[in-house]
Amino acid sequence: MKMHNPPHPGEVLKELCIEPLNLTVTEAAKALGVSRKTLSAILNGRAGISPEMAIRLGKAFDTSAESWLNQQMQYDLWQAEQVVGNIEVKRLSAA
Amino acid sequence: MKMHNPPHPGEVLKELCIEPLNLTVTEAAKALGVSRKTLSAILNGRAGISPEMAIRLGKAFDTSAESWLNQQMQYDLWQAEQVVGNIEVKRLSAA
DNA sequence: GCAACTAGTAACGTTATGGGTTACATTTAG
DNA sequence: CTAAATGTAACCCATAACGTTACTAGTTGC
Repeated sequence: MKMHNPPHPGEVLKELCIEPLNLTVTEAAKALGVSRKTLSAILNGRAGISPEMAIRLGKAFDTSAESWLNQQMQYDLWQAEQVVGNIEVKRLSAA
Repeated sequence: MKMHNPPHPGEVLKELCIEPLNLTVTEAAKALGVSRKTLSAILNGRAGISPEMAIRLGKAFDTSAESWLNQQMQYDLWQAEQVVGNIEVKRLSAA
């Protein structure tokens, strides 16, 4: 049922990109062209990765923007399901 | 280089779900548990598909919420690239 | 003609979120 | 001690999803 809590993309960013390269948050933020606050918020799970941010990450770390947005999507979806997973919706498929 | 303009998920919703079942916007909105305005905005490309909406669509049409969010992601990413695709970002990958 | 249904949308409000700057407290390196 | 780095609070701005109400148009049936 794929019920595992997806990690926040910020964690992944930190562990797979920032730390391995020994980058400081300040440096990375400058390189990415965003404020230190913005990057910090992402790294600490207090903000999501926007499409624009995904593009920046893709360019900076030579990865695909999609991969970042995909992680964010998985995370957002899981969060939404925790909150609103029980809503009642009428089945329209088998009309 | 995959440079095609992704369709707005609302178009797909309309063509693949609403129209084939001969559903009115009013009916579908009621079944989904959202306002007519909200559905209308999505169908006409003036609003995106939120995680919550993706869950509703998944339940109503017996599809995966991921597929809807994925389409939205592709669309958002393409839009963002059109606007902010030329930003300069320092390469941090080959540190 | 007229009533009923449908659809788009403008106007208004609420809540959430990304992003920016400034400033403060804390920790760590020299 | 001093300087750098980090987290974060306070404040501002813009965008966006969602809701209700209400107006404007089409369409359909009587």
